[in-house]
Parts: sequence; structure tokens; C-alpha cells
Amino acid sequence: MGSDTRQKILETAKAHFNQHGYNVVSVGDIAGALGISKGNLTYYFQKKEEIIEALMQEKSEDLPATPPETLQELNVYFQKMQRMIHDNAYYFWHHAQLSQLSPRVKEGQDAAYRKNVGLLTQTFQKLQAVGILQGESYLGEYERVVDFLHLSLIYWIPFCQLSKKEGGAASFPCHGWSILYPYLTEKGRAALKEVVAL
Amino acid sequence: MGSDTRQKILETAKAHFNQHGYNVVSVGDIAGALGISKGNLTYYFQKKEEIIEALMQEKSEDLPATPPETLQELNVYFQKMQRMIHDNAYYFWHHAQLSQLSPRVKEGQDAAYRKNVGLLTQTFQKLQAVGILQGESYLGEYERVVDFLHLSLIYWIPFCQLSKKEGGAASFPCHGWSILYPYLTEKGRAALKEVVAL
DNA sequence: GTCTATAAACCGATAGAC
DNA sequence: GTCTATCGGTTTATAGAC
Repeated sequence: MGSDTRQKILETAKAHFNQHGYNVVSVGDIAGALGISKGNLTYYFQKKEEIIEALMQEKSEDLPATPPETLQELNVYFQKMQRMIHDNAYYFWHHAQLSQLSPRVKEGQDAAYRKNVGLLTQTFQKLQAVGILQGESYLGEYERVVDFLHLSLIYWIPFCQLSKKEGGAASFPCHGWSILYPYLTEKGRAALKEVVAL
Repeated sequence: MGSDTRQKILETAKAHFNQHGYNVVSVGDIAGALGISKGNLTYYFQKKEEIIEALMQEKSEDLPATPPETLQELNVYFQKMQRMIHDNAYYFWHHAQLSQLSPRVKEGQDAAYRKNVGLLTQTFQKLQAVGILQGESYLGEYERVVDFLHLSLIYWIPFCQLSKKEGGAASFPCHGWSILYPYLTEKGRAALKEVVAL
């Protein structure tokens, strides 16, 4: 089964990128670690970028597809995100750089942004409707909050390293709730206590 | 004056890094654009990293040294930050990568983080004391807000590209105020209206 | 499909003449 | 200080045998 080799290449590449960084790891390193030849790897992925593109597609496939509708569901959403950024740490370390690498990568990042923003926007509308989130203080407030959340999500790993936060990716849900806290109603704050401790 | 060549190298390097990205620009490119030889450039900077380190020191020298104490001063602070990130766009595009480049760069980033957090923490205490910012809803809330501001600052440029925001770096002050808005008291919100429109 | 071998290019850094 | 010339190392990518 040739497709098995392809899958092993992707797994090994991701592990090496996560551990040593995208720039440092060469295709030769990946082939060597897997015990296959560089030429064979090239048979499956002609360019290094193609590995990234394949990994990015894999990643986007196992992301939530429906918007969370309660605080519990939103917490689960945060946790899924946390696991995803931990599993693809290299991708977020080099997020800005990768966007300049190839148009297809850039496109994938744009799609991820649109999807995440779309889902969270629906969530916020729902939570406003049921009185868990306050109404907007100014026009477009929640649009900005959603953007903040996405920005934090993308750069959470390198920022944790900078600010020497313990936990790394694991602390993302807590961070997300910190962002949202001031927008919660009294009812929302009470409900949050049942879900997670700040 | 040899020091003149050194300065020109730094200027040219920064311009090229900003325009084409740190990874793509080689020391040969910089020398070529300046009309000097690669060997001559090496006379001033033996390693590519040393250029970054020198640029980083220049940057850190013209940053605010005293904490803003009013909303007006904080707005000026945001504007200075905006200009700084615009002038050193390459640095923020590759922020995470550069931290892995050399210990001295990492140290510089840590120092910038500590300095910015320190200043803003003092600002927030002051603004709380005069009733412009609310008291903390939970312990450590403003610590998180300050972190959040720094995270946004660092990654503002690549995020603007991702979210297709107009203005780019120019929009940072507005972004900063959006973050702070929910923590302002009624008095603070009234005062903010005199300073900037959201 | 998998391998070996190698092309082709580039880069950072050095050595030494002037 | 500035230059030319070049070394040594890496990388991606290809060609062709098996």
C-alpha cells in the first residue's frame, strides 16, 4: 500500500516540524527519520510546500462544523481548539511565515479564519438572544471580539513562550473565557461558574 | 566615516526585510542594493543575526519610558506603538521565528514584553485609582488584559493581512481601545469620547 | 514504488590582496 | 575599509537504475 508511506511521511513531518521548527527540518531529515530515501519522499511530495499543504488540509478536516450554542458547548469548542493547536504547534509558530510561502497555504489560512469567525459570530448571536451575553455597546463590538479570539488562538503558542505562561496550549480555554468575561451578563457569569473556574 | 556605512547597512537591511521578508533577503541582497560588496558588509556584521540584533537595539531605544497616566497619554502611547510596528514590520512578521534565532534576540523580546507590561500595569493602576477603569471582576483580570494588549500589539500586522483589515498598522490604536472599552467606567467612557471615536 | 546518485543553486562566512 | 575570490555546507529537485 503506497498510500501508507504517504501517511507516514505526513506524520513524521508534522512531528519533526513541531519539535524542531519548520525552517530547520529539511526533507532529508524527514526521509532519514522515516528510513526512506529522499528520492522516494519526492515521489509523494515534489516540494516541501506540498507537505504543508497536505497537513493543512488534514487539520481543517477535523475541525468543528457547527456553532456552539451554549457556554458548555463553547467550552468544548475551546478545548478542541486547544488540542488542535497543540497537535499542530509548528503551524502556529510559523503562521505568518507560512502565509507567505504559497498562495494555497494563504488560502487555507483565510478559509480557517472565515470559518472560525463565522461559527463564533453565530454563537454570539445565540448567546445574546438568550441573555447570556450583553447587547453591543457600540456597533460592531462583537465582530471585534470574535477577531480578538481568533488572533489569540492563532498566536497563543508563541505568546505563551514569550510570557512564560505555564501550560502552553493547554491554557487557551481559560484565556478565551477571560476575553469573554466582561461581555457576559449577570446570568451569563453565573452560568459560567458551572462550566469553568477563571 | 566608517560608521556611516554601518548605518546605511542597517537602514537598507530593515527596508528590505520589511518589503520582502527576513527569510528571503540574503546578506548578498543587502550588499547589492547598497552597492557594496558582501565581504565589506561582513566587516561590519559577521553574521546575519548581528544585523537583527543591532536593529532590535535601535528599535528599543526609541520607545516610551514612562507610563501613560491619562486616556490622552495612553492614546499617544498607542500611536507611538503603531508607528513603531509599522517601521519594523519585518520584526513582527517574524517575531516567533526570530525568538528562536539567537539567545540575544530572545532576550530582547523578553525585555520588550516586560517593559510594555510594566508600563501598562502602572497605567491601569492609575486609571483605576481615578475611577476611569473599573475594579477587577476577578483576581488578576488586568494582568490578563495587559497580556492581551501585548499579544495584539505583536501580532497586529500579520493579523491585519489575514483578516483583510484596511489601514494595517494604522488601525492599532482603535483596536487597543476596543479591548479596553468594556473595562471603562461610565466616567471613563465619557472621557474616551473626547479622545477618540470607536 | 523505491532506491542511488547527482545536478544546480544558494547562502553564510572566511582569507587575503589592496 | 573595501574589495575579489572562494570554501564548505545545505537545500531542493531531477535522472535513471532496479
